[in-house]
Amino acid sequence: MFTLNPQSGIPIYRQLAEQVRRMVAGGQLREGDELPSVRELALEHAVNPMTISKAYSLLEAEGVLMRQRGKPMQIAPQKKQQHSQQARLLHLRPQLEQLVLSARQLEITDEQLVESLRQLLAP
Amino acid sequence: MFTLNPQSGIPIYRQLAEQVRRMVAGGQLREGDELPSVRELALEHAVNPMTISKAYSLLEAEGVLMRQRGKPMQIAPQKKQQHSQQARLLHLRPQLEQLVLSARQLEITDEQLVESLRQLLAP
Amino acid sequence: MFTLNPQSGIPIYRQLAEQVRRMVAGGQLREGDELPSVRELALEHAVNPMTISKAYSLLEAEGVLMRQRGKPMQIAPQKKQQHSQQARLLHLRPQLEQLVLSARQLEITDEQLVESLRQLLAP
Amino acid sequence: MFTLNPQSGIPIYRQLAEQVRRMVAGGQLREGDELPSVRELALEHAVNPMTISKAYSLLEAEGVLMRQRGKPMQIAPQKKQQHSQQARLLHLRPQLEQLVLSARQLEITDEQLVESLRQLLAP
DNA sequence: GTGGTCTAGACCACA
DNA sequence: GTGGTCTAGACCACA
Repeated sequence: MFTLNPQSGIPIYRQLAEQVRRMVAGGQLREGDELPSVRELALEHAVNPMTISKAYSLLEAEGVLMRQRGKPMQIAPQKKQQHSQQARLLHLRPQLEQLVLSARQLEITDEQLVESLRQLLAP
Repeated sequence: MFTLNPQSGIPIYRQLAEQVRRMVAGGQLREGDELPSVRELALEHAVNPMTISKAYSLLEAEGVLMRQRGKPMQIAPQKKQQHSQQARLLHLRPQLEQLVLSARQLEITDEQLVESLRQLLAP
Repeated sequence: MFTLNPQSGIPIYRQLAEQVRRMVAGGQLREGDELPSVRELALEHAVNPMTISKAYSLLEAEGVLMRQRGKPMQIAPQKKQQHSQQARLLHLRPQLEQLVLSARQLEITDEQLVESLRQLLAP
Repeated sequence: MFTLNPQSGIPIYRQLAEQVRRMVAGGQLREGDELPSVRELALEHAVNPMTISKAYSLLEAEGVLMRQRGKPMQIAPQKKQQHSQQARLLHLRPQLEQLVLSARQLEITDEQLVESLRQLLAP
């Protein structure tokens, strides 16, 4: 369900939080949907439970998640327009910009870049 | 010359190191080229000199940079094939994969993704 | 456990790193053994934690130490032949050569030199 | 005449100064003897003249060298007892102690250590 | 001018 | 508890 990479330099709790945000924005996670328990996720990704817990707390503070005593974390009701295509594309912007910067530093042409993306999507 | 983002979660010295690596792989920085001095970069990016220094040391340990006493850091001679297009595209892979993952979590279609990239590149 | 001398002109972090290397080569530190924490060593030698940390990072980059999040630094598995007597004597060579050079500049005879070493070792 | 090693971590000017001190203590350099010029030494060891100059100034401040306008640096008159065997052996002490420490960290036995020294002296 | 070392101290990520 | 990152600032070695 989630992809966590301890090598990337980005704190794990941030990676997790960002992925939840994206799946909410994308509509894959909707109001009322339940998330895996802290322990479950921790086990699955061989990570300390406190790390998962920190991500959940962060998302709760942001209003993305709701906590109910004794129940799994749930997706909170989202503000309107959250799921509009525009909103979702906006989410992707920083990564796209970062990608373009990288490509230019690598002297990869725009065509090559688009082509590489295409190939990765292909199969 | 470099783009450093203190918010990104990735340590600044790692961001800098990665960008130097890319510009070397891309051929924008070549053997013998001198990098800005530690102090210069530190001032420019409002960052502590030691942070820059740490990136330089890392790159020296990797063999990307050479140090000559009292002189600015220089690009070291690179191994062959370093600049081949394949090598450069390989550099971009992790970011591309990360982008695709994000897009899928956002339920952005492949066409929309390619289209977004196109628009960003456009003019 | 370690002897650090701030006056010697050799950077403290390098002194520490070299002593760890030696104790690994000598077999006093073995795969899996844990090193004192950064803070502990820093306190003990009245030195800044970052100085210790720098030595540890250097040794990790060399493959002498392993890092596990939240845990003390551990000795990494060493390449074979690392502990052979020959390997260990090789480690000592530069110091022996330096000693002989010094003795000759001091016009100390070879017999006197060996005798001095003997006396220091005696009891 | 001198052996300078830029890799050793010990500042070059300190290495040079220490070697002059030893040759004075050992009697190879005596009152009135002239040292090579700053330029000469700098050229010979591919080192910046200021580095040599710094060593000479240090030794002058210590009273080991004398400077006379327009003349090469000379060895200054030394205090008595400077050349006694005891004084010369005392000079060697720190290095001997350092060597023994290293040997013990390498788990090299006392016999092996003495034997290694012997072999190095042999030819 | 260049980079290197070290300190004192704050705050972070993770177990 | 562990190590990592970063800052502000002093001083050193060398060109």
